[in-house]
This record gives sequence, C-alpha cells and structure tokens, in this order.
Amino acid sequence: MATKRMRQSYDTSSVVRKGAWTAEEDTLLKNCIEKFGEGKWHLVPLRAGLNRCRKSCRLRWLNYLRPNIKRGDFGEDEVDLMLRLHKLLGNRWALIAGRIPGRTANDVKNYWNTHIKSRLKKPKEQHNDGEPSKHTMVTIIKPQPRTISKSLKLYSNIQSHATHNLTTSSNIGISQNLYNVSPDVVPSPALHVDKINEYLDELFDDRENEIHDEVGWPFGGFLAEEDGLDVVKDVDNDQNSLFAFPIDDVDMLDLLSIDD
DNA sequence: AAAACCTCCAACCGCCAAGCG
DNA sequence: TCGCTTGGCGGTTGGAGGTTT
Repeated sequence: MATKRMRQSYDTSSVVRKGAWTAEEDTLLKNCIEKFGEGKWHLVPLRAGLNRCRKSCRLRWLNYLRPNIKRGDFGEDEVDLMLRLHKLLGNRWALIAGRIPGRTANDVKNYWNTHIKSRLKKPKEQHNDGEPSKHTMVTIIKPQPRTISKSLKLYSNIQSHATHNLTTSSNIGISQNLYNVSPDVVPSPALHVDKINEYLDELFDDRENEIHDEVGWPFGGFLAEEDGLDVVKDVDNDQNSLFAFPIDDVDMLDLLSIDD
C-alpha cells in the first residue's frame, strides 16, 4: 500500500517508472514474490508485470512489503540494542537490523539519523563552552560483508534463505582466523542460526566488558549522551577485517560445522 | 491565516563484491 | 583475465506533514 509520505517526482517519460509505489504496484509485487519467492530480482519486473527496475522492486519488498515488518516507533529495548550494536559495528545498518526483529536496515538507518545522531551531537556542542572534553574513543568493529569460505564444510549445507543472503569468497585465510560470519549469513537449519546468534551474543558481551574495562563506563542503555560519548573513532580502516580483535577463543569452524 | 521552518522516511543513487561466460 | 550482470549496501535526497513564528 502506498503511504502518505510519497515521492512524486518520478519521471513519467522514462521507460522505467520511478517514485512512489501505488497500491496496485504493491499488490503485483507481493503476488509475484509469493508465487516465485525472493531472489532473481532481474526477473521480478517481468514476472510481476511492473514497470520498475529490479532495484526498486527489491527495495520495496525488503523495506515495506515483506511480512513481519514492524511499523511505528522503536521501543526502548530496540533503541538500546541499536546503540549497543552500533558501537560494535558502526554504520552497518543491515547487520544491526538483522539483530532487531522486524526492523529493516532502512528503518534503523532512518531512526539513527533522525533520532540518535542528533542527540549524540549535543554533548559535543556543550564542550565548546570551555568545559574539558570527555571524548571517548571507541573501536568500531567492521565486519566484512557476508563472506565465507567455500571450502568450509558448512557451505554445502547452506542454502539460500528468503530473507538472508550468502556470498562466498575463495580467498579467506583460514589459518588467520579470518572467518567472516555475519548475522545475515544463516546456515540452515535453524539450529545453526542459534549457534551463530549465541556466538554473537558472547562476542558482544565480551566486547562490552572489554570496552567497559577500557573506558570505565557501562555498555548499553542511553549511555551515549549521558556519558559524553561524542566521538566515535573508526580505528580500523581495513574494510576486510571482520573484527578489530582476533577470534582466538572461539573456533568458528567448530561452531559452524554441521554433523551430517 | 499563512509563511517559514522542522521532522520524518520512502525511495533513489552510486558503489562494491561475487558470479559467470 | 576481462567485462558484464546481479545482488546488496550505505549515503543522500526531497516531499509530505507537522510545528513554530
């Protein structure tokens, strides 16, 4: 269904339609996805009879039409989780959204930019009045986007999932603990989802404690503005590193290997 | 009442990585 | 190896609706 907030600046002269989606278009897209499933986005416009580009179809489905999408304000727990995840992951909206049920990357990004970003700026502005700055440096963990070695035993058991994606890379250094598993890389069956989530939970908890020890303030809640967190320093410019710290204590192979 | 300003968020854009021939 | 296609992501835009002046 088209919403009250719409772009109306689409170009009617072009072949591919742009701008706000109509209820009719939504229905066509929904029917198409229900019939053929997600994926093969280049075929979707044709299959659905839509005069839209593949990207537009995909975006509309992922951000609006997909079932179980939560609407409305973010709850306090969701905001709390978002803050925690953002401290760990930075602007990895897709990863963050993957850990907040029912929320899309676009939702999270919009919420962050409109509600949280502005709040985080406030303490910084107050520092201009001569007060000593309480800037805190935080290491943002930058996971590599969804890469996993094909050689992993796991791979043969991973299948395409409706709302999760998997890509592969053949140049991951196994001996260097460079396994890269993001929350939206989901092995099937659900057992392995749980394992990965458990792993992430442990990882987040450990990292929180680590940061707590380092900087002396607790992790989570609305601590950012309360504790004067106004500088988020990205100290890891290497986009290819999964985390800023080695995964030594957890063997991802063991974690992810599947008993046949 | 209306103009100016602000907030929100759907949608677009450009880029990147992987797959494939 | 190279170029093209596709899927996916983060950054940004711009318009509707709300609020303030």
